[in-house]
Amino acid sequence: MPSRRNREKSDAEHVGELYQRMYAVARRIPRGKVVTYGQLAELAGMPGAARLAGAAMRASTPETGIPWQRVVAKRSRTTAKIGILDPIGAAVQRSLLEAEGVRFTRSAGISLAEHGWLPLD
DNA sequence: CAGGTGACTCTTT
DNA sequence: GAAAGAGCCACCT
Repeated sequence: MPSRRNREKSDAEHVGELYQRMYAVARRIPRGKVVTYGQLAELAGMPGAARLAGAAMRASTPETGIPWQRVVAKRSRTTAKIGILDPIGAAVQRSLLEAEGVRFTRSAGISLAEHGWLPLD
């Protein structure tokens, strides 16, 4: 039997438990709201692991049903932006967000005051 | 075990 | 505000 040395990243059933915790939090983000990668990591109990949050969202697949588009990059104290580098993927994320009511500023920013999610909601 | 990587973020120029 | 540097953390080879 082949051992699972070659983990299929696309196999959402077998991603690490840490990623699963990220996903668990992400699933609670309401429509029209967003959280930053750092915030997601913190809420998942991994403060400082913002980059991992990014990796987790990237590793998510359509089958997992995770609202990955609601996780964005913090760019200042009051605004966030799409974190995806690939222009096409970034456009997709923006479309998904706009479809659920997220408003973008002239410079493609997202007001955290308006759309930032506080788990208290 | 070691070194490279990135959908991050904060501080300093 | 943009650009550059430096931490950051777990994953992948």
